[in-house]
Amino acid sequence: MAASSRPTLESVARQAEVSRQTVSNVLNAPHLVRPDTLERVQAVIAEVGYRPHRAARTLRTRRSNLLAVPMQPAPVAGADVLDRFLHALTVEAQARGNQVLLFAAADDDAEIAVYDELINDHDVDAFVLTATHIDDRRTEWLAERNTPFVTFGRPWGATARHGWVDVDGAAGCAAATQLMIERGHQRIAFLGWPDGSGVGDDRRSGYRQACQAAGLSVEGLERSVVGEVEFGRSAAAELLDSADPPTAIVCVSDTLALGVWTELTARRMVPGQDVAVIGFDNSMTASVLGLASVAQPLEDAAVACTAMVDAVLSTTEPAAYPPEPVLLKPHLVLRASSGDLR
Amino acid sequence: MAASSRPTLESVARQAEVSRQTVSNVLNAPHLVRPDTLERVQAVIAEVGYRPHRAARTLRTRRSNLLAVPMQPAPVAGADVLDRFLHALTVEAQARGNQVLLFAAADDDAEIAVYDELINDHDVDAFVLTATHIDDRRTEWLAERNTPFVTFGRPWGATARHGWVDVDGAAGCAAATQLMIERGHQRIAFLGWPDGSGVGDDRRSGYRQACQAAGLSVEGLERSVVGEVEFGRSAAAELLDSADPPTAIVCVSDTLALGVWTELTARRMVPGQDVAVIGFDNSMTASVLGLASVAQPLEDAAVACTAMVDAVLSTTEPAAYPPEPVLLKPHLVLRASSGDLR
DNA sequence: GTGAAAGCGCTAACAT
DNA sequence: ATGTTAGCGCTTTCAC
Repeated sequence: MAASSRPTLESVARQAEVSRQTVSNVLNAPHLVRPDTLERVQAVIAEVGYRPHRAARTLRTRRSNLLAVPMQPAPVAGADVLDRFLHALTVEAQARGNQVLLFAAADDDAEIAVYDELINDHDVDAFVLTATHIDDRRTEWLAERNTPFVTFGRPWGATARHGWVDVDGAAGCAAATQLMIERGHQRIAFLGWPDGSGVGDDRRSGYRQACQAAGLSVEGLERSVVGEVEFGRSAAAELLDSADPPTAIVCVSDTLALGVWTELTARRMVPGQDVAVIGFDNSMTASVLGLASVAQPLEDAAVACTAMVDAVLSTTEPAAYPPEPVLLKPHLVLRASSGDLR
Repeated sequence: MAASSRPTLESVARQAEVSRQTVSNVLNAPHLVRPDTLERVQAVIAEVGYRPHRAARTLRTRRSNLLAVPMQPAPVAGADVLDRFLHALTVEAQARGNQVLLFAAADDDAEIAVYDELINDHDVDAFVLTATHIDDRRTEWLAERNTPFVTFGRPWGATARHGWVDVDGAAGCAAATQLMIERGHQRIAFLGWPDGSGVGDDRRSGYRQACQAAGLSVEGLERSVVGEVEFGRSAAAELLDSADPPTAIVCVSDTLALGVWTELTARRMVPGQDVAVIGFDNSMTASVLGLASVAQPLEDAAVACTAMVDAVLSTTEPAAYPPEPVLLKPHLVLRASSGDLR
């Protein structure tokens, strides 16, 4: 029998024959407690399975152990990447005693409108933003108000007023290009996004660097299209029909690589045999099609983000802000389309 | 000047010249308040931008307005579907004044271990579970403890002790098969999962029903494989090499349909022209490849789930429990592979 | 190092 | 219909 009601701090205090305050200290400032008292109280805590009540703690301390994360407005390109990141972030946050609180917003302005509510009503400790872009008003807003936050994605085109974690797209595309060069390719094309997207420009720069380092010309080998498969496909057709067609095509995204793949297949050409193709993001589509791709270390990114958030939250010195950014190296996932598996 | 500190209920009460309790009633039980008082208090609330503090309210009421949702342990088949559902759920919950609290767990047992913490420490109001399966211990656990929850997915093989929302996979596959029949196909194959997965069995039954209703034999036209592309591909090869090959193939998933697609392409056959193919889930892969698919109404499912949660939470009569399940009809997304676009 | 008192912002119970 | 009182469970003073 016995209506099993939740143990409170007070019940622990009574049973351990100390004051409530001592129990609180055992939890939050154990160094203040004499070893034997500490042990006795901890024993009781373990015995009764006591855990502090979050709302009570939040009410008092104004800290919720909640990380607010925006759920992106759906099928953006790379939604799939963000979801894997979100999963890793949930795992990591939980490992550090935090939880992820999701919120939705149609665009940046709508998102900002939710911030105030999250901060004041929910006492969220920090935000983790994804999909940063040029002129991101969200980071401005948060930085101005000294709200702790970290972005997964660089502050494109702005000086960093906040901590960030990102994946080195230039290095990824350089490695992909480099691999093609090592395999003997001389004419390597790049299928990218139009100038002005931070992510796209960054990735293209890696391709250019690798070509330049190897003394290869990129003349006539770059195409920029918006990120839809059909456009990737027609750009691939154009490249393949040119006077001196490429033998390898590095793509800014798996979506565009899929366009190339589709065009090759339609021409009865085999990706990886006739023309090598490599995409970016290691999406599920890439893995099922045997499309080589640049993979982002999303678990590492999540670890870095949660660690950085904790660092920001525990820092009192303004001199330590913003924290040192983290730029992670992606790795190549070779598959049939890169030409390694025959 | 003016340290803009958050308005409290008390400050509203003072300014409106009523007691705190009246302000509380304006918020939570407006019918108890005289119209003119109501209006006056509401005016003050709007003026100062007052919003109740969640932690304080939670501490008092033991309700958090939080919906706990497990983040599935990553790349399961249909991860993509669950993510779209999660997005819709976040939007819907928010529209009803709730938030989604994410948590991670490696498997069912680990998940159950987190429940207690979520319930007792966080006072989550309810759970929304996804990826239900046969012998789901999670639903057992929650039902036994009378924890409010709803599943997106039927209680496969068990009597429903809880509310659920699901998509009618049988109807989806029946519609897909029906479409093939209407287009004149006589030999329609089904690529499914091995017996024993609730979802797979359900979808196959729709295929069988449609064939039977049209007087078509399914003899030698069914294959079951685990959900990987390569297996789908070899099963497709087997079907195509048989004495009397199918002219249309309905698949239990986009992944398997992709296997068929790959095999057809390798044989220089055109999906939708030489052999019709239709998948299930309307994944991003399907949309980019022009693969016809059965689409789940995920927004509707999210709406139904949040509505059902609210219903469960506001119900006091045990007679009304469990609530009436919701079974949604999927719809066909026709693309090149279904043979409609030539 | 430990204890006592006060109070975070809100709502339930009761009184009027 | 409105006000008064008490207290949710915790941590922050401040004594000792």
